[in-house]
Amino acid sequence: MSLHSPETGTDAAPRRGRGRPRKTADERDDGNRRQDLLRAAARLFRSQGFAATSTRDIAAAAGMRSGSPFYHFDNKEALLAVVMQEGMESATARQAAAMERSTTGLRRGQTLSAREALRVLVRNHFDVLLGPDSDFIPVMLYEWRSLSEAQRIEVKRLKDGYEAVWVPVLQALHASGELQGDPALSRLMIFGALNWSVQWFDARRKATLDDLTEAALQLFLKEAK
Amino acid sequence: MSLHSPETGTDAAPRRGRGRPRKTADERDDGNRRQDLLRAAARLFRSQGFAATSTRDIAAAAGMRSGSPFYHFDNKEALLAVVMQEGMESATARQAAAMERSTTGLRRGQTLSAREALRVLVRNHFDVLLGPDSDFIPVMLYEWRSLSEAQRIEVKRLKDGYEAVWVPVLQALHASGELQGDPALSRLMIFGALNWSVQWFDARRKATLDDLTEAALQLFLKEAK
DNA sequence: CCTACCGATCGGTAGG
DNA sequence: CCTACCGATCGGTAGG
Repeated sequence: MSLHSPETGTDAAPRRGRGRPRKTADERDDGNRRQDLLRAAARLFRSQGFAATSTRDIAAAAGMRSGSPFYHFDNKEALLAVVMQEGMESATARQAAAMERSTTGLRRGQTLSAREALRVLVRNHFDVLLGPDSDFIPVMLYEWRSLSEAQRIEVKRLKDGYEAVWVPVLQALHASGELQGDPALSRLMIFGALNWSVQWFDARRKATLDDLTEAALQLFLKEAK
Repeated sequence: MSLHSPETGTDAAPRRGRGRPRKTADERDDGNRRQDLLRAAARLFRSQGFAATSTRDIAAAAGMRSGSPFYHFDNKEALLAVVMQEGMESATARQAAAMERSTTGLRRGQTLSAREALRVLVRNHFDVLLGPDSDFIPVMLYEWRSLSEAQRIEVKRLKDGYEAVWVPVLQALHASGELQGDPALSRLMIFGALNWSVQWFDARRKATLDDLTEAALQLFLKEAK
């Protein structure tokens, strides 16, 4: 919802006289105008794609004029890179918190089984992909090619950190026979199965994120031997 | 590889005198100039995305001048839609042929097990996604949102036809206990696992499409009860 | 299928 | 952060 009427024709519409309405106190700076831009960019990049989204669209969605995003970001690509970086940092923090919660809930001496650990990771991943405020990670997944080479390296580093938590869990499941086949290929296919949900999941339908988690575990895991 | 030097500045460069070189006999019409455009478009849409690919890029890749694609297609969107439609028709035909081959190879009275049928479908799907001439289907998978509503309906119809072959196979595997959990969710996740390979598969690495097929079956299937 | 072109839009900037 | 603007590029077309 833009606060302004759309800019018609060139954005140098005369509009003399009393001019645009002043912004009220709580929409002025606050230091979070940059965050507003990032959220608007994430939403538009997700729904329309990076190349199909103009910086004017983003500005309007954040209640700014067409040139203003460039006060906060060097260029359009930098906006994309920051969306991905903040998304990955937030996702990694949420993942760590979810694992932490599950571990501290255990009785002394007890450890989280690999199966339960995978459930926590999968459930959190669905939340990151499909829950509230979930535009950032889908953008990272589906706009990879729009990054410059240097940006790709940085985002890949964050992505590797996120996935690293999964590796020992999948190895333990492989060792127990609950997961079969090459664990590296398994990991890629599991992420594929989960990440693809961005394409088809509809929150208005009946399936919940818990349902998806259960279906995923049933699909991937064998009984322990 | 364009036959022409790039058009510099406006595409109304003077270039008087002897003009551009005549095209030799075997690059002239043939009736397959349209196919050249489709192949070029599929390749560029896959690697750069629809919105980031200009109709000039496509024309150049097919050895044409900037206005010529519009002799063959009404507009850029129509090009995308035809890429997807031809891709789906070809994939469905190849899938039917693969199933046919596997069935006729059997001795009289024998039937293809559901497990073997799934192997054939998965292996063919990897070929469609990652084999030679495999640009069309990835474009369909990842440029869905660039279609108009009417085009989406038509492409969805073709996609449903392709997926319909999988449904009884997955149901049989569910009935035998080899596949667990809701078969509809299983199908979506299996396609996700396979389709995601477009993002990471590198033909120069060691894993073959047979390896991927084997890994997929090991990941999804339990032992028959 | 090419030539020559148009109107619209886009990313980005200087100066305030 | 806005105003006013620029050069480049884009999809598409008329006429041959």
